Amino acid sequence: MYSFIFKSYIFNSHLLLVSEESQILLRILNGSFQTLDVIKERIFHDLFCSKANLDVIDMRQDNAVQKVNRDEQGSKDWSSKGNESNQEGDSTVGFNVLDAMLKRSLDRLKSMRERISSAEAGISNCTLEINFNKDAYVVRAMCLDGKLGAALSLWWDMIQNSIVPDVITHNYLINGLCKNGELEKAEWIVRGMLYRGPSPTCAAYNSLIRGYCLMNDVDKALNTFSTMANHGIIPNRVTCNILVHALCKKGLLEQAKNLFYKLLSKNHVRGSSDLITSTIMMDGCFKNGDTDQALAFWERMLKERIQVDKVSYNVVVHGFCLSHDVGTAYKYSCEMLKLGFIPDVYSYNTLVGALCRQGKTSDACYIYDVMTRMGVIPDQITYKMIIHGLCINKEIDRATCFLDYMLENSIIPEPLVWNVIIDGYGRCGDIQKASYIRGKMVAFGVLPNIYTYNALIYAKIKSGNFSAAQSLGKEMLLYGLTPDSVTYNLLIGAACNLGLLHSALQLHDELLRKGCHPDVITYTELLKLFCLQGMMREADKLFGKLLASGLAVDHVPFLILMKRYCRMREYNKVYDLYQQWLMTMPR
DNA sequence: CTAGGGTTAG
Repeated sequence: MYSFIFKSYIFNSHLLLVSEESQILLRILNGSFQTLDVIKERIFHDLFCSKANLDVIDMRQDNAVQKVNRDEQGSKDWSSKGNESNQEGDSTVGFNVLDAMLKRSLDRLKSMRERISSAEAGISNCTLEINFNKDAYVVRAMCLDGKLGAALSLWWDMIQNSIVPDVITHNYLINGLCKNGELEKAEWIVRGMLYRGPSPTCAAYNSLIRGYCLMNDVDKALNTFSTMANHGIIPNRVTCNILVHALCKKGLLEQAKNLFYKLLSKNHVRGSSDLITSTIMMDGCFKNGDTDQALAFWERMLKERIQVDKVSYNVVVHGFCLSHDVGTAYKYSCEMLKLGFIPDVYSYNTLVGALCRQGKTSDACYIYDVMTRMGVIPDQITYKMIIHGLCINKEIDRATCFLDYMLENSIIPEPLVWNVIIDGYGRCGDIQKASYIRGKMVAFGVLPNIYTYNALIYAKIKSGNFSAAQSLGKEMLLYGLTPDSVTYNLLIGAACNLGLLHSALQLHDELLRKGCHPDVITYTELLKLFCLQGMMREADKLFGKLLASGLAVDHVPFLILMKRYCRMREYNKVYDLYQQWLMTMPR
């Protein structure tokens, strides 16, 4: 019998009780248990030594009492085991007294259960249930693994079998769904919890709030925030951190600050949580361009003797990089180092990124060397920034070296990285190397995308091979890629420059048929062509279409037409165009 | 045990 009692005692935090009456009863039972503290520990120990006790215990309906009777057998072993090392007599007396107490309680429980059952007939046959089941752990693991469909169906199976998982398992599910953007399902689970239990906790609501923030729906997040209050759940620091972060990201610094101070006034405990909120605020200020405000938060942290950490230093370093003050950023990096914080991949990437953006690729490569020597492993982001920076600086061969480092370290770059190098070689007119990289990309299992093809088409055109460019345009269709306006603009532009009127018009026609939208570049290229060919009627017509299209028109089409009409000495036309051009300018 | 802060961006 005691084995049953103590199993339920240990798991009583997982007990699901729908009715108030049964909760009262549980409290009575718990009261009895408290007198058993002496032997509790030993039985607790036994419980954890015996795997068999981890099975589901079914306490439903009449089973409850039967179960107790069945377990009575086993309890003898338990108590005798216990007696080996403890005062023999005391325990036995204790058991006898408690036997009586508990039996009385259980009889009352039985009658209460019957009344509850008849009252809730059909609604709930899982009123009293121990929510301990190894399936719950499978649900958790599936959630962490991102297998939410499977997790949901297993959870549903459990519910159907009247086994209600504990609140933490529910939180795993809710959190997984929220991270996946499946907010409706998460909300549905929370509603179910409100109805059948276990009651949702702060963590569940925090997951929902974060989920809405990730969907960029701060209003919904704030709604959930008040729903939570309506259910009597007090938000904690995590709640506030999520909301402060979201408000900062939206640029609502004032609202974020208000929430920040509200949080501080409510809670006087200083510690790591305050550090996180302050770091979020500081980061928000830096990103919204308010360096002074950010530094004010930094100073406040130092004044309040909040122990700053690596992350807050990284935020400051990044903040100065954002305000184009790499010198000061570097100073803070050194300060951080002096204080004994070991820079991590974030610290180095921040500096590498800032240096690349300034075109200081040699310095960026130097930082790369330092980080590898310090044993910090460069990641995708490090390589991406360096390769991009080098390609912008036309140091394509050096960029290719970094691509090789990546491959040597079994990091397969995303298409963007390959595309940047292919584009770099193409722009330098090195079609061989561009094609070689594309071949390597395919060999590593990375599929070329529309950017790859546009870069290759550009390369072909640049090297004067229009027909090769055209066949690339056909080839991409085989891979299921649809040419976009950039592709057509490249090809139309090339055709125009070669004076291939027919090809250009054909391509333009194809563009329209494919449902692509011609942009200013398309119009400008064709306009140039018509002017070169002296087809002024078509040129005027096209120009009218461009102005009517609602596209933002720059000066180039005006200049092309005006130049042409100048040469034709049609100065009235030139003047008209000039007036029209003035009209398009912002006053 | 579950929830919260920092690096990139054709």
